[in-house]
Amino acid sequence: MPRASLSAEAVVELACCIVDEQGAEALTLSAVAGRAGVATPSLYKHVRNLAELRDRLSERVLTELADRTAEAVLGRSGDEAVRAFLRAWRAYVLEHPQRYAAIRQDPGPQATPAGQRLLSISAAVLRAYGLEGSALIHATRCLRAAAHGFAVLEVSGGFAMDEQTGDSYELLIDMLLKGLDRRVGTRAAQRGDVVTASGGLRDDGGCAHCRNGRS
Amino acid sequence: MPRASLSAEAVVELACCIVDEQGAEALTLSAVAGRAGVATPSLYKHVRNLAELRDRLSERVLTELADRTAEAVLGRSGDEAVRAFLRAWRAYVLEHPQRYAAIRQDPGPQATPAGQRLLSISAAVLRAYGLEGSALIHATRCLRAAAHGFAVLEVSGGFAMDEQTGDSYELLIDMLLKGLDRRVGTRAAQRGDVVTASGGLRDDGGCAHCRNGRS
DNA sequence: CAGACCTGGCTAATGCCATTAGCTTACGAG
DNA sequence: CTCGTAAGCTAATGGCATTAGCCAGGTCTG
Repeated sequence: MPRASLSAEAVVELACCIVDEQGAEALTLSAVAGRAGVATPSLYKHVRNLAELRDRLSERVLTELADRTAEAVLGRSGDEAVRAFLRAWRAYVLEHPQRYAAIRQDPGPQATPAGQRLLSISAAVLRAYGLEGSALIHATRCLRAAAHGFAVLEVSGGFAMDEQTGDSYELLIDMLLKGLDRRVGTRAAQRGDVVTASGGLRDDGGCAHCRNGRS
Repeated sequence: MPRASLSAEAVVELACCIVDEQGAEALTLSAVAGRAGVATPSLYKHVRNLAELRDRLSERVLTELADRTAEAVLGRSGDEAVRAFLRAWRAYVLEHPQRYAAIRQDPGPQATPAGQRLLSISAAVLRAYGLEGSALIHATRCLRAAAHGFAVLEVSGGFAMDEQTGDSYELLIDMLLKGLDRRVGTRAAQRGDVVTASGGLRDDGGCAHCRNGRS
């Protein structure tokens, strides 16, 4: 394999930088090529087209988010795990707002491996509450909707900058926690049921209740 | 004013149809012109450019959403108002998924009149809970984040189609309601404190605590 | 060590789209 | 009837994605 100065990974990396600096709108093959010091058509040797580049970038960002949240919930359970999960989500978004905004919604983010992993982490975090079947699915969706909705609004300037958005987020977290069944959660947490190191449910590596890979 | 076969409103209307049928990506001046039976440059007599067209379309969609939610909460208060507000939000989104997805996030949706109105409606809905100052702002943000986040995920296929998303949404609503201070809410609701006809707070027409027009 | 081969890069070309400039004409006011 | 203006048109420019086909440098084989 000759002259491997560029690769698919490198292209995605450059794309990521562009998005971070200039926003998702600015992600163009020309821009990537320029930054790579290469002619635009050369990129087609590494990615099929712009759409695929966007998808790969999405996947990368989702992976980073999954990593961050997984790390945050390690060794925690119950309310503390939920708090850590949601806080880590927001922290990542605040660190890389443009990157987060560049996540593709079209193919359903949950159809990808990273999306699945994020889903597993949510499910694992909710483990201590003794939720099963559709109850677990519903609760997972609530967590995701809240985290994602807040992230989108905060990143897109939907909130005023001068009011404490952190406090708003804490309130949102509290609301979600109040809505989860605390009695069961406490009991489970007390018997030492913590999140596993993989960040996922130990036995199936994914959400067993997802009929088509999403939830 | 001669030959007024087209107008800014008509252009936005056509844009709206295109978005509904083919998604936000397909919104192009060429497409609008084609549908209007007119040459592309002619559109510049009615809209400044594509960006402005998108902004106008956003505003229109936000207005529709505000109308729908305002109508839904009329005459209700407390938990019932919150439920109606959130259900109306989702109902609108499900009726016009592409349209909702086309809302521009860039200029901060809340910087516009329609965004302000939607904000006022949220605030009015929370009125019965006796929230004031930043507490009201925080609660408003939670409602918006939850509604928007769920909407985005549902519309973008983030949820599996075959599991009851409606039930998930009801759970989310219940969580939010549990998180709002029920004691105050009940008391206020009992003294007949309902949302005003305009859908907004009667005395200021907007969120009095918004320092720069957002919250 | 020499040549084949494959891979990653290049140039040229096409086509779509947004946007600008400047011309033309229908319509309504006077 | 005339004139001004608004609304439409054609032509032209430039950015971008994408495809086709050419070229060279490394690698591997004989």
